[in-house]
Amino acid sequence: MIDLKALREDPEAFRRSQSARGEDTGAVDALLAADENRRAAVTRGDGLRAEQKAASQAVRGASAETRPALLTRAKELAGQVKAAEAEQVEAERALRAAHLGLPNLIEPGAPAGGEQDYVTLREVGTVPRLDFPPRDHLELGELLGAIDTERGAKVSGARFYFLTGVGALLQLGLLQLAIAQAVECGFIPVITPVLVSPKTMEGTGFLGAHAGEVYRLEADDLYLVGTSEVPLAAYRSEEVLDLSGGPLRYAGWSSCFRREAGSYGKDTRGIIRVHQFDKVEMFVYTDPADAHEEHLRLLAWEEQMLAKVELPYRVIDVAGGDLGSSAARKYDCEAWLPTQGTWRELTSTSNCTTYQARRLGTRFRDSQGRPQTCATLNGTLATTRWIVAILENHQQADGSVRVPAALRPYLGGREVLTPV
RNA sequence: GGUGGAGUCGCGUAGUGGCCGAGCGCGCACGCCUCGAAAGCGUGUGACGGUGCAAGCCGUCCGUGGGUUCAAAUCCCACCUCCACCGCCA
Repeated sequence: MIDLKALREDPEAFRRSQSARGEDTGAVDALLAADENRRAAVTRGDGLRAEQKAASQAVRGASAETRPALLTRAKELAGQVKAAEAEQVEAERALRAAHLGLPNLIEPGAPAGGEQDYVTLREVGTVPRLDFPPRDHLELGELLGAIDTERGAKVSGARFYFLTGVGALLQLGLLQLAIAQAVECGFIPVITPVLVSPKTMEGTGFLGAHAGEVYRLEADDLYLVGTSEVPLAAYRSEEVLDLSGGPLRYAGWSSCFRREAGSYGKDTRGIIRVHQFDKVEMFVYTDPADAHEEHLRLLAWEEQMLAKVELPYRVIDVAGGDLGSSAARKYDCEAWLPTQGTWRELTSTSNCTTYQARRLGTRFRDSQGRPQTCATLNGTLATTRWIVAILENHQQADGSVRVPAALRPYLGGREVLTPV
């Protein structure tokens, strides 16, 4: 939810933001109207309630003669209060609906436009020039005894897989490397629940645009999370945080579950797009004044991880129309995939400013000791998908794969993975 | 899964329809006292919304949501959470 006070002060900024997202600016005016309407309803209700309170007190102290008349008056007011409260509830419901409908205010500087309108900020590392026909990650994974999608399909269906042998070690090593880096940088490592209540899923906003992506367990009324951002955002909801020592940083390790509805026929080969994968996610609560700087720090930490596994990548500044409703700005790091001749997303970091925290009621005490809504940010530190890029970029002519130095300790010191 | 108990202002508690406009203790803040401190004494102590330049004023909040009543922390209904015991179990 956006800051209503900011909206009242500068509605034009929100209209510009809507345009940059390619969305309807009418939503801004609808929200303003709903806000105005609610304030009027509250003022009416407050007045009536005060009157009714006084009338009730009068009944109590009344003599036998005056009592019946006062009682009648009190009953009358009670009826009016009831009606006013019904109006107020309706006005608040309408405001909330409009409030939830308006996406976050885009950060100045973010590119306008849709999915194709991203701006490439930089390319880092060298795209490997292979003097042999490259094998794709699945072929390599099968040669190495690392990835088994056939049996994944047999056991669970399409888009499931087994990571075996060096594949399992590769994932565990990668994620441990990520956790180690995060801890070194002051993050609190967290293993989160992957099943969450409807309230949590709803509160974090993942039942909005992402609703079709989410697995639901009917019998127990629980949802499987698509990212640990969900439990980590809900983790400190309805709390007033102490941020006097700086941002509160969590690194969540969890399996992630996605239905991938509507992506039939897209990335069906291998483990680029799967129903279940593992991820280490950075999640930060901070003072909104510091959010922009923190966002750049998250991006830097992502790049640091990419450097450790020696992958060539580019950083893109995602355009407004491709942001998702809670992000004010988003940077993706995309690694080069030789067999696809294209860049594929490995990390994504979003600055949600106060949008997500306002909805979840997460606040902090400012320097005056007053509670204020904090800002939240998130960013990917490593995922199963990274294995795809690692295998493809570090492959050699004979089907072996060079292990980046940072991962060697997790693979028994091996410098090269060789076909089994 | 079953049975019983409990959820009150940061913490601990009091409170069984109007004197609760939520008391007391602890903690915390400020002041007095003191060379300084402790102790003691005094004052204050939350969140959200509305209104106001502001001091302030008004309203809401006793796990959550409904209901009864002129009036609800208190009565009724549903739900949630926690604790204990029993059963089952990685």
